[in-house]
Amino acid sequence: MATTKEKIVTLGDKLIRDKGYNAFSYYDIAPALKVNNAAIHYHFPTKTDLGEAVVDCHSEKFTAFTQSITAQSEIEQLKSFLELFHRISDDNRVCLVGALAPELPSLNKSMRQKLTTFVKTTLDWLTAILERGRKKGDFNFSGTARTRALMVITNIFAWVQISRITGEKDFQAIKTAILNDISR
Amino acid sequence: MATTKEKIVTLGDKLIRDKGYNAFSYYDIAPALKVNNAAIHYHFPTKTDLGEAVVDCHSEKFTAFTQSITAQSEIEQLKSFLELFHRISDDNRVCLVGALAPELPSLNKSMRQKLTTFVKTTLDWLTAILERGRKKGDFNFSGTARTRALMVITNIFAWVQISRITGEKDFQAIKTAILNDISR
DNA sequence: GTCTATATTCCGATAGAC
DNA sequence: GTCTATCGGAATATAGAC
Repeated sequence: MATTKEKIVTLGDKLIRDKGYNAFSYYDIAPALKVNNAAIHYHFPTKTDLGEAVVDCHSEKFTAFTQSITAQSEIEQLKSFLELFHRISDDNRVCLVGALAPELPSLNKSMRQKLTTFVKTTLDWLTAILERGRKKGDFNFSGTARTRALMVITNIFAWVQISRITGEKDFQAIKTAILNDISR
Repeated sequence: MATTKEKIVTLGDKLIRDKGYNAFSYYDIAPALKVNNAAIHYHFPTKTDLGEAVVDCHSEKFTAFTQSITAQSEIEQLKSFLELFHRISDDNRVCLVGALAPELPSLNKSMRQKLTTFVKTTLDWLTAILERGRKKGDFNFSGTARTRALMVITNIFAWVQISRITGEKDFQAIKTAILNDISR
């Protein structure tokens, strides 16, 4: 059973990834959770506090995610990572970084810092996966693993945003192309 | 000499791509252009009217851009296209679609429709460039031209967002990788 | 076409009772 | 920890003079 505080973070996350940080308000949360506006302020005194909690939540979930799949091969780990975005796209939302990056100058310093750490953690993890997979001969690509990690992540990252506009839902074609690009 | 109306659109565009549609207000524009808040409402009665004008402006500029480079080879046209995003990244902003997609549900129907048309126009143009270049033997990639256009556009599209967070400004590595991926 | 002044709505936030 | 009630500020928008 989730606590009210946890429910607020979960819903706040959904709202941010649905219409953005600046577009949602406490009045989107209160009726949905059947609590009062003031109750949300009890748990998160300022909107920024809630925003930071949402980013923290993603950091924790990502760590749990990567640890849960360490036994998989590099190819399987990459596929599992791509699946995360598949689910985001099915939800008709965008990823947290994609939601916040365009609003960056309107966010406070602490939120920006947490976001930066989260992005770096994600990129480092993906870079390491690609590097290890290449050493084993499972992946084959030119250039640095870092650049390739950026290529892969930008593909799925932007896909969820663009598919939202075009209405196109064929994630499979992108996934196949991504995997094909690193297995020449 | 630009009219006040044109200046408002230009600044509105910059503001949207700096901090998002919902984060900017008419009070960001009035002092900067040394006109009154009410003057902006004279030209654009509602904020949505301004938003639509910004999207229209991008559509017109994109058409002018593609027509200005029809004499170039497909490779050169692609490079010119990538340069557009290079400039956006140097400005520390994001592209219009990247700014609006995460806020989509908070935008009115007319703005969403204009945005959809703009995205489809861009994708169709890039798809055609890749298809023609492949027929001539200048490009070499597997899969459909459409999917490849999506791969290219997502690479630069998301790069400008991510580089904003990481502070990384090495656009060259991405450009090289993009061109390399379609010239095997 | 731009101004002053103001209406109105919404949102983030707080005080104080239970 | 949640409630009622409310403050204060910001943002969209309008009325009417120049």
